[in-house]
Amino acid sequence: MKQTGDLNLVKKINKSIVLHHIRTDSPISRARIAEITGLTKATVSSLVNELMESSLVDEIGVGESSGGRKPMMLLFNGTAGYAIGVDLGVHDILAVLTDLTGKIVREKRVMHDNNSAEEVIEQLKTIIRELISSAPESVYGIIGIGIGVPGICDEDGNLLFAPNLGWENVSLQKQMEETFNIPVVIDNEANAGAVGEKQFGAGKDTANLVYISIGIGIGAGIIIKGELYRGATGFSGEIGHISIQHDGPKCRCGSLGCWELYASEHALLEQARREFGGAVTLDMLLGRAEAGEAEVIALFERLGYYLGVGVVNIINGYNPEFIILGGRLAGAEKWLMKPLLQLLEKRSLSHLRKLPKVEFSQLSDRSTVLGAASFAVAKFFASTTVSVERS
Amino acid sequence: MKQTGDLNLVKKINKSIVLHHIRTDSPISRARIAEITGLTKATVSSLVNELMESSLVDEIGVGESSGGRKPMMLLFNGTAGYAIGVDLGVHDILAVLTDLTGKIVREKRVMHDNNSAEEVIEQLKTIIRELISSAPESVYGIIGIGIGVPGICDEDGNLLFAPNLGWENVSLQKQMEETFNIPVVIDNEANAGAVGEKQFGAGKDTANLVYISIGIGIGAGIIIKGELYRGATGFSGEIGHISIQHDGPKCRCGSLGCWELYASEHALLEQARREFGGAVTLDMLLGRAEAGEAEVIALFERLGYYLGVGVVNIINGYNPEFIILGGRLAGAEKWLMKPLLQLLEKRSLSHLRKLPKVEFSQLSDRSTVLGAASFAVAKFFASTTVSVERS
DNA sequence: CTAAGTTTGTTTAATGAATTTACAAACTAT
DNA sequence: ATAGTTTGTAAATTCATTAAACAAACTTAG
Repeated sequence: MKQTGDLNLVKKINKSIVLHHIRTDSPISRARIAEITGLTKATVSSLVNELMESSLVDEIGVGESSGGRKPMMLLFNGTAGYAIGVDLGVHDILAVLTDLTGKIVREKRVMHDNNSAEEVIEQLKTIIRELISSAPESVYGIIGIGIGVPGICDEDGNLLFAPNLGWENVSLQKQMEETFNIPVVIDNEANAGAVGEKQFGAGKDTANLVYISIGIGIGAGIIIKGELYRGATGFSGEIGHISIQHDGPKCRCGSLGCWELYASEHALLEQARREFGGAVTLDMLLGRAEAGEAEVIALFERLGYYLGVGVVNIINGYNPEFIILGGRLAGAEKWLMKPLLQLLEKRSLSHLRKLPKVEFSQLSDRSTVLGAASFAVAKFFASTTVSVERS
Repeated sequence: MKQTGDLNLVKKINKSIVLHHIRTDSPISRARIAEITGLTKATVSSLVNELMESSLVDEIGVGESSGGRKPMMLLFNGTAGYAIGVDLGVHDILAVLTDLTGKIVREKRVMHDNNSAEEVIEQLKTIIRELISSAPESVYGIIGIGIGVPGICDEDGNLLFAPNLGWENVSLQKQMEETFNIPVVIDNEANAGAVGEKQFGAGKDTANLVYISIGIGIGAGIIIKGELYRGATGFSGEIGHISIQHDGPKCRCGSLGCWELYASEHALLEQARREFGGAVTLDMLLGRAEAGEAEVIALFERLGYYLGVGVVNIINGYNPEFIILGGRLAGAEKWLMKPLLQLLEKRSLSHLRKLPKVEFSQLSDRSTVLGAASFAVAKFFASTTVSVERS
């Protein structure tokens, strides 16, 4: 049941620590690693040599002396393998090929009309096959696939429920692993987005952040002490169903007055339809707002207000340092930000704690793919240099 | 920064695992421990002997044979030391002396009128002194003090903000450690209550639970995968400030329509005052409800409804298996339970997941003291047999 | 330019916790 | 009584880290 301790475990821990420093602080010397980790120079030397044998680390040449022998600088070899990250959206699929550092080397997007799960999964497999065949030669090849999905997943990579896709109980991980024969990770798109922002976006220097994905529904990924926080079972995607009005309109989830009914793309379009009539799309509304139509701008500003209401709840419930807003609606930043910030300022106990930073994503629509790819990379490293569970 | 691996770490991990099994599955033999942990019999033998030398484990005599030599059964020695657990309430202090298994051996309660923090802390010290001097002789003596407080704490045991006490920035841990010269742990009373319920109450067999403390305010302690979940910084005590009506009345926290304004003891008393006039106390209302006064019962039922609204939010936000309601208002279970359950049934996506169990605490008002004492015990064991941080 | 001191990284021996193997003691079953 | 099982200990082995010593490479002061 529990992980017992032995010499093997010790080595895995230390190897993982050494690799971590080479990944994040490179270029770095053996001596410096020994200094910051507290391991002896001999131990670091031995572990680094093993990492070099497995092609994960390279010597890049000597560095500047600090008064003695020049250090040999080490670099993480990001091109020892490649990962695939996928954002499985409601209307499209965005997939990228990244190296082990998360750098995007190929990118593909296709639309899908979501006739059936089978068809979409076929499209998904096709796009992944194309990326795999376009990957550069490398020691480890394609080390894994990460997929962010708009719904709730379990720990075995089953997509339990994706209301906006209309899918239920799809064994996505299993299907993909059988097809490609490499490790596959499935997670909620907001969780993936949060990790993407933490690793590559605005959240790089923040240990506690919440990523809110405002799309057709609302989802949130929560990073606490640098790690993705998952509720008991696939928490995320549910935060949209925190009620902001206990006697409000009925939601399909059974509850009343859910946040999602006020602050999602779906809510926006519904409202626009009611007010203006006819067919409405987000792109249309963005265009009309851009053209200066006051009624449309007012619509976005109301959305900003409702976004703020939920954000205040999240601040009170999770106390993050940083809130990053992403997803399709992030494109409306221009009109959403002001009412949102106004509400935050008005409704928070400012003398007690400083207000968290609130920003829109810098990664445009790539938070999720990057996070998904980094799931795959993390799984790959976990299989070589394993981290310890608590005892 | 990070915990590196060495032989010492290995031993601590394994010793901690062995002790854990003796604590939870005793009486148990060395051979059985080896079997379930995967450690060799020799290793287990050696670790058990060390644990016996440190008086934490006893041999209790031979057990039943399973076809060979009879096993020597081991027992955790719960009386090797004693811990103190305190529930620092708004109007009273409840303190207990427990053994290392959490069994209460002494209990004391005093009222306080909260004139000043200094006075209350003096009372607190007096009651602890009395418990200490009444403790039985033991190998380790008093191993620590755990205190649950109605407010937000930081990691250094400072009570940052306790609105209902009117305290701010009290260095409680430091003061107590200087006075008693033993380790002291401070945490929110709802966190302590959650741990108490998990270890000794209704939550023993549940890995994911939320304990909601309904008192003058509302707090919640969240256990995920068997462990207390803390937000970025002292999350708990804040859950009462999740808004259930985005345009509701103003709360002292700055936000509008906070849950606490609808579902706390304070809210109940306010409402009763508005409806009946004059001075009102909870005990009075309980008495009148017990006597069958319809208007008072209706008041409690409304409170039950509002409790349910927040509980649905918690279910949507954390997806727990089990919700335990405790705190002072738990005494009104009789009238709260029905409207609460009705609301839950109506407002949850039942076809998708099974509704979590919802129960009132079985520990009456001892959840917090027991949890607080178990914090102290946990700290004691962490200092001898340490658990590993992730790498 | 030389000598002294510093820094880097490797080598060698020691440490110690777990494992492997062997074994004695205690017990059951036939 | 004999064979087989289970429990727990003992001795030898393994292996990753540490500690200490050292060689190589470099800087700096005079």
